[in-house]
Amino acid sequence: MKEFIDFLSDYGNLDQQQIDYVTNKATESVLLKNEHFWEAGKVSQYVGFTIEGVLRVYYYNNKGEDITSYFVEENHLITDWENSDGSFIPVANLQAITDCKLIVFSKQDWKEISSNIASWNNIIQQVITKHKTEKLERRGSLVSEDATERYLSFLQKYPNIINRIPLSYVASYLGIRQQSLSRVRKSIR
Amino acid sequence: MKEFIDFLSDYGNLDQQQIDYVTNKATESVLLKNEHFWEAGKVSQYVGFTIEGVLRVYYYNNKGEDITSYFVEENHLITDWENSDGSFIPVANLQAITDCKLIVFSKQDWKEISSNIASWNNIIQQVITKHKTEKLERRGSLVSEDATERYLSFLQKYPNIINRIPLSYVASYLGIRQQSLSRVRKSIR
DNA sequence: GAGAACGTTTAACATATGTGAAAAAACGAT
DNA sequence: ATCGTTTTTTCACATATGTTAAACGTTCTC
Repeated sequence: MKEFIDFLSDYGNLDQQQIDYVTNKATESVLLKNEHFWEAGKVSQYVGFTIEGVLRVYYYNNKGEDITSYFVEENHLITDWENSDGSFIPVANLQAITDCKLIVFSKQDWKEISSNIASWNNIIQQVITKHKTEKLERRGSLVSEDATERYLSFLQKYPNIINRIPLSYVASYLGIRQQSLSRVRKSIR
Repeated sequence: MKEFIDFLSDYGNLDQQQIDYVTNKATESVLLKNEHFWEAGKVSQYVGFTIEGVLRVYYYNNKGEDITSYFVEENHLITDWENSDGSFIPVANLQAITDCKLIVFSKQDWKEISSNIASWNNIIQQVITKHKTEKLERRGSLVSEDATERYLSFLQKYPNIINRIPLSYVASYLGIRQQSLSRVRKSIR
């Protein structure tokens, strides 16, 4: 739990009583490789925080291809958020790529926390905004780069995961074929 | 001003006194084609809201190419926000593509508003989150699509601007050359 | 430790997009 | 209307990436 409390303290202050209260609602939990934290179209029942492991967000495009759109690393809040149409149903899947250790809250407990701690919504809002900003910065430049540049950007922006996840997911994230990624990697060595 | 007040009312309620107060701080202003609302590296002095016209966000990549990363349409709040490194200095430029009619607030007045209207920060935070969500949805899929698919996505996601802006900006936004965009458009007719 | 399943690389060829230059079309000012 | 400017299209050729198939490597399971 310490990881999560430390994480929150970057965004707002909680006193000891509040920390105990939040800690009490939290469950430490494991998500095994390939298991899903949530699936597209299904209302999600939990809010999570990653302590260990890597996850990916993916969806199926209109050709039925599995497209990875983000990676989720350690120390990251996992919560659904409002889509631009106002709904809260996830449009993509969230799946563990490696075995993961998570802190999990039921939606009900989460709501209870937010009604009992006045600053909670504000803190979480800040976290979400920051996560979105990071996503935009990571993904934004890819489209105007060629395959080599995309891979190098990836290495810079996700420096800690290249050796822990299958390259097929990386290729998909970069919008190129795995064979092209292989070519790029060869040319760089 | 009505446009802006209507826009805000989607995110929170303001009473007549608050509306009058905000209206008082606002200036209606014009930004001519090719003029900048802000430039990369320079702290911005204003917050704006678009009533008429189209703007673009662009930056120069490491080859010196001018890359358009977003278009800004009518009824859109224009404000700098915290970068993921905590700074507030814009990393990109914001330029009018057509003559624009804007509502403008000085940063100082904007701060005053936010300290006098309790719900203000929350409202603006919601607006920013929504704008970011839209950006992610618009930009997200491009990288895994080919040139034709990118152009068709663009037409869907920005249905109102294709006839008002140079195609060179569209091509840059899509991550393809203008000649390729021309090919795509020909093949679609 | 053998076999299966999974992940990665390589190759030959097909296709899409980039490049550079020029023509054509649209737009603006006089 | 006309000229000059900007924008868009077209073309021939170069290059990058996709496609299909196979080989190679690694990890997991029994």
